[in-house]
Amino acid sequence: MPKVLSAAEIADFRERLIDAAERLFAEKGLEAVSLRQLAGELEVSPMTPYRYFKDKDEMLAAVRTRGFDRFAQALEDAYVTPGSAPQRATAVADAYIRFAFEHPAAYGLMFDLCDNQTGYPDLVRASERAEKTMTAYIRLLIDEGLAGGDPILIAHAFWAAIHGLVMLKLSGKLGPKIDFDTVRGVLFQALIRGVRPA
Amino acid sequence: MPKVLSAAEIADFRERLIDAAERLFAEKGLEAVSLRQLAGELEVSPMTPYRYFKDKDEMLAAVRTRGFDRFAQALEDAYVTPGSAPQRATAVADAYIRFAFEHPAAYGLMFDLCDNQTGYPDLVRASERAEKTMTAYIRLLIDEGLAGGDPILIAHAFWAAIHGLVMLKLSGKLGPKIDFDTVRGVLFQALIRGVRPA
DNA sequence: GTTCTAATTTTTACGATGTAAATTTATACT
DNA sequence: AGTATAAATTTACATCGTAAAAATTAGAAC
Repeated sequence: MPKVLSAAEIADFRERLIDAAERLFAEKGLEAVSLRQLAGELEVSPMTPYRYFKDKDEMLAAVRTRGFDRFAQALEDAYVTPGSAPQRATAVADAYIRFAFEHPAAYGLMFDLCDNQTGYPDLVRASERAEKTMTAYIRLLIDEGLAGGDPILIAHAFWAAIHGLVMLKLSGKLGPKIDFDTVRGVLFQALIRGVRPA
Repeated sequence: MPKVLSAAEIADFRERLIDAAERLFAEKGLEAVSLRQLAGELEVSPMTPYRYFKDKDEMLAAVRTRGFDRFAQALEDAYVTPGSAPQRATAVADAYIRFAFEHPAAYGLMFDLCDNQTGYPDLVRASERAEKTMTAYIRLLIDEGLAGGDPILIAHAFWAAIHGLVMLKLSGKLGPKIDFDTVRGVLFQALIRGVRPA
């Protein structure tokens, strides 16, 4: 009987390929990454990746999944920061923005259009994991009496605001005249004021 | 001496090619559109477009430019709607969102990452035209005493919020459980309250 | 009206990509 | 050792962006 790849070997190869993909994405952008190049990075023949990923879409889904898990971890680490509710909420929002700017390629991959995340349950799990903390930190504010309303709705409102601001910055739409942190201050100030119970 | 293309002929060909590109983008997505296919749509040989566009990037810039001009027109039409300042501001925001959902491909092309808009002055002009109305409708609110602060900063805060919400919806991140208009209501309510002078 | 000339268009060509199919290689069991 | 067969590689094909060569064509000059 022939050699059979163990689950560990398969997982290991996939990890190494995703490593290379992350590296190439960060360096040269999404467009510049091909399965053939990734095979080259692993010093393996061009078609070998197809034994470990059904197609490019599945490989991209794996990269996105890892991105979401890293992102979720960053948010969770910020969430358990000791301090008051507003301090912890600020820490989570800061972590969100810091992640986006430290890993713009990963953030873009995770949140750009062209989704196709249906059919990749692990991607869905990772993405929901990240959303969980984004709702939890809003609940802190509500529990403290600093916000009133449906935590899920408010969380999505905050998410939209942060996401939009980050995307505008990442796509260069803010220009050089508009300071990110200043807009951010105005936006958050308004949202926090606007969400306070009457 | 040989035939020489008139400016009108060049403009006409470019228009027709951009028409086809818009149509194909809307139908089959960004990935599925190639200069060769567009040539096919115009019943012309595959390389002919290169006489009218330096390369694919320049063609994409032209499509984005038209998108921004249409978008700006939609905002301007809403802006001149008769009514109170809040009514007109609402009309502009509505027009923004309606455009994004009626032309998701165009919106994505305009606002997704992968910009390269440097070097395409007409694109910059069209994009600035759209931004102008987005600031103007905020000024209406300020003049009415409904908002206080720097109009440019506030406009960018509103822009980020709308853009983020639209992008979350377009990329399927809101899921089926979260109603767009409900989140939108919460977000706008909070922003408008939060931006009111003390 | 024929011929010439240069702009326009088409054809051809090259490297790269995603991926399917055929082929080769290597290993575990008899 | 020999063989079945999973894994890996090689080959192949359609498509892409685009450069270069070849063919076409429309007006100027005669």
